[in-house]
Amino acid sequence: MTAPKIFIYNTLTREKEEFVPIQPNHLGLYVCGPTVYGEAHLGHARPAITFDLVVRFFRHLGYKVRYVRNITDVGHLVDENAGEGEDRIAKKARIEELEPMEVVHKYTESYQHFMRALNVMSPSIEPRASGHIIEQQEMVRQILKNGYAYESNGSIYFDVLKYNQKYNYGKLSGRNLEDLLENTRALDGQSEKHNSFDFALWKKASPEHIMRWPSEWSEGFPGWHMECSAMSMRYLGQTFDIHGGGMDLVFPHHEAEIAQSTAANGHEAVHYWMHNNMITINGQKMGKSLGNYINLSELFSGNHKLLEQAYSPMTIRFFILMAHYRGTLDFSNEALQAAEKGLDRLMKAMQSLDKIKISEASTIEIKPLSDKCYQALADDFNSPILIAALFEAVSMVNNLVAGNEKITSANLQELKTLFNDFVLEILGLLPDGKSETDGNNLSSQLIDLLLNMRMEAKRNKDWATSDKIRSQLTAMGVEIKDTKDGFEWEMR
RNA sequence: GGUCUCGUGGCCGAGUGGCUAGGCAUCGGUCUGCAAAACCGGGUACAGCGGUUCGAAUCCGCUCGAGACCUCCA
Repeated sequence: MTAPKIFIYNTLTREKEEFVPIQPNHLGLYVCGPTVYGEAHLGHARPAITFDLVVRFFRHLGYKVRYVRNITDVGHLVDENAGEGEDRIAKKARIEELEPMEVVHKYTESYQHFMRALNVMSPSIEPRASGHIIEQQEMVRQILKNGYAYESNGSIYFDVLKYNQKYNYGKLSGRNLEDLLENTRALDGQSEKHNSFDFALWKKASPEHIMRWPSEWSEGFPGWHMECSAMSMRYLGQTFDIHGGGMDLVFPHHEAEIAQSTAANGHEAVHYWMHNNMITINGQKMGKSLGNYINLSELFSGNHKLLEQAYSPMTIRFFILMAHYRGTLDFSNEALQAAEKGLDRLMKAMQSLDKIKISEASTIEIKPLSDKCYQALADDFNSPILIAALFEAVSMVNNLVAGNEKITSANLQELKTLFNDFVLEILGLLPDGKSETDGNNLSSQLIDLLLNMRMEAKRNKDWATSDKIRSQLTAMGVEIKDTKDGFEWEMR
């Protein structure tokens, strides 16, 4: 397969653009990671899985990918305008009676644990804001030197007005300064900022603020947009291919990043901006600040008032991949259950591949289907289209097993490759460990024994006995499927 | 208030000018001692109104409805 042309929807231009890497066959990707002050929730899963798909697809196509996803472990103020507001990590530390760094450590590990459960590949580099204070300070210096920032009472602020004279502040989010001026409260007379839309590059720490580092301006901490600009530059260079994150970060976070990079380096850093949409619950965004979020641990255990049952990590993964990343995805038990069943059917078909008997000639073609799969992903990572194509393959497999279609050895190999590549490698769906039909342990041997006895009863037309075995095994959670010449079973 | 997005069959969710999306549910049939599984098939949707066009879910306008961002959030 020659590599297809990849088209990516670029938030900057609001158009799908052909992807042209800076270096052929290399991809530099930066994605905004979580602020680690709480349990990972369903919302965190979406960008992680979205960009996991991107990385997996590029790697499959032979790209060398450097994937940087940061951990934000420097607290941002709850209310920046209030100035003296408590930061989120410090607040959590106080509530849980922990050191801020204990909070950060705990939730970083938790996040990584849940991402592994979702089979999200670890990024190439997972840098922390607290470990890159020097890089951030250096970038602040550069911006100051270039005249796009000013000092005010020990803090450094980005001069948006000045920047906008030469560049365009608001180009990513489609805003202009006049609107911003009108729509921000003009009522903070003792603000250190020249204008309400200026943002902090370095913030002087109040006496009680715990996370603080020395600098020539003050003891303080970096402003909340600095880390991504500084760390992406450090690991991916002054320009790189793709920057991703949730749509809620477009403004102000990514807008500020563009301004910072441009002010420091004289040019923008990012070629393609990608943003995943939100997960909604009853049509409303699921978010920490709205208090309507569901933790991943709750999802996996079913322990939440909105959940009718537990959902496996792979069900969650499949659920997210069944929708295109740029659309909102509405949470409901019904939708999740549909995803669970669909995934089950997909995985069963994969297992059935080994049961297919080879023929001299094929009555089916694999190539068109395979092309469809590549085209789907090449068109802005359209995973729902890919999944639709994979269900065509499922139907193919089932028909082959049933003997309705025929396939040659070579074509069967193609079909197996298709499933392996797209289901396992690219979509990253793992066979669930739910059905332990390995036949090695005692209980599966006992089940086999009982079902063999049932077969015998059936041969003797002793329906009473055969149905009794079936109904009791079913009650124990063993699902029995009779086949032409025997039986299959699995644990429910 | 400003900027923007969206409204698809019972549910989820693709599609952007003419050609079956797909999944789940449901109904009918095949297979089966019965069932399950599997297979085959059915329903034929595009918020409303108007316009452009030979032709619109798809383009334009208006109306209604929902949501996002403008403060931290994935």
